[in-house]
Amino acid sequence: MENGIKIPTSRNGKATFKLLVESAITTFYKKGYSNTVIVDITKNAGVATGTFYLYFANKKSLYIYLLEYYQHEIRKAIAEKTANVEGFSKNQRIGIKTFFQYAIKHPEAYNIIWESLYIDKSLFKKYYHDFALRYQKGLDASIEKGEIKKIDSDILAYILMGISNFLGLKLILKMGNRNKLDYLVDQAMVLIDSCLIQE
Amino acid sequence: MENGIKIPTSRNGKATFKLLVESAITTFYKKGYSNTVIVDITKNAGVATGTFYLYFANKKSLYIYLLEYYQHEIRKAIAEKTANVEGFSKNQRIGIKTFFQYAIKHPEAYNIIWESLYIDKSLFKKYYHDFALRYQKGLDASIEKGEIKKIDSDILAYILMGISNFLGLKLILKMGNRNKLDYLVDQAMVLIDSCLIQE
DNA sequence: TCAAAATATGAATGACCGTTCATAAATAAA
DNA sequence: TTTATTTATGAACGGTCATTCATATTTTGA
Repeated sequence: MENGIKIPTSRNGKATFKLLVESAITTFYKKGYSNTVIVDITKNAGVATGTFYLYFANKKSLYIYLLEYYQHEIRKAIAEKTANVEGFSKNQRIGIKTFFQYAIKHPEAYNIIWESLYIDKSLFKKYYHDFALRYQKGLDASIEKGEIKKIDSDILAYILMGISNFLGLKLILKMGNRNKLDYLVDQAMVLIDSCLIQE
Repeated sequence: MENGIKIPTSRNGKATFKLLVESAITTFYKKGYSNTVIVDITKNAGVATGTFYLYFANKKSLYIYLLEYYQHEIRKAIAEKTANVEGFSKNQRIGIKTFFQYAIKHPEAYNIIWESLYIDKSLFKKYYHDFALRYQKGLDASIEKGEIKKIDSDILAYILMGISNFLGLKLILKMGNRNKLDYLVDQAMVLIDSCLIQE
């Protein structure tokens, strides 16, 4: 409510809410946030225009809802897959691979997340700052254990995010050659291991 | 003309053209491409609305002009600074440092370049694909000379672009701690050298 | 069973904006 | 000097879109 979102209580309301969210995801992906108009979302969802305002104060509220949704989903996917994995290298490998898999399955996620830079720069900063802090925690633990060399983990977090994000982009936009998921993961890990692993 | 741009011939025309371009840069940076309307650009440039259409077919033509302008400027800056530098490591260091310096001096460049993803995805692909191809050439030469290890230079180009871009972003958006230019360059080079240099 | 709350509709309002165009001033060419 | 070209103006047109609201239906809870 204060955040511009009204969560429905009834079964029908929940179904309509979900239709609107899913419609927004596909429309934002196809036309971009700015070129998407409210009727695009409602028409595609099969509801009347006014219904939109039952659940969302405006387009930006819905956008922020989506951004938080993807943040949560991506973290969950990586956390689940790496939960029982031991060691820095294997952890990184599974983490990066999961990130790539998520990007391939949800290519709209990239668009929606990066678009925050143009909707509200503070949302972009917050998204990657939060991600970096979590990454950093894991890195510090690995440094503590002596698994990897002692390197500024703040900077290292951004370096690793940069690698994953640009390779992920190359993968889903098919830029350059050799865009096989496993091959990209292997190549990235060869590099990461060779500069970080403490022998 | 065919590209939606009419280059003026007279001194006055050239001055007006420049005013419009500079106004567009600051307005796009402040409000984003989509939220910028033509009168924002003309008013800020101090000319009448119709004057815009003397030089640009529409907003997108002007945007593409800016994107090509920055592409050219950034390449030129890096090419000039690395022209007489010998060896992979020093070359990388100067290249990355020049990129950071450019980003600090022209923080609007990031916004304008990345926004292409939402204006016309093919522009974004082309921008980074071209950049990657140039990077790759240099990397292949270094591999040939035996300066660095034999690694897929297509992938390595995207990895290095990812590192520069995310650290550059951290730098200009002041995310995390320790955002001193030289410190970031040093840290990035410690990593890059340690995984690539052929001893 | 019945009043209150939640959900749904879509026409109407009012604001905004891209683009055109008739007109005119300045500059260049002859 | 005279004519053609370039440059400049800003009101006006036509279209789009966010948001509201009167009305109606469905669901919930007592």
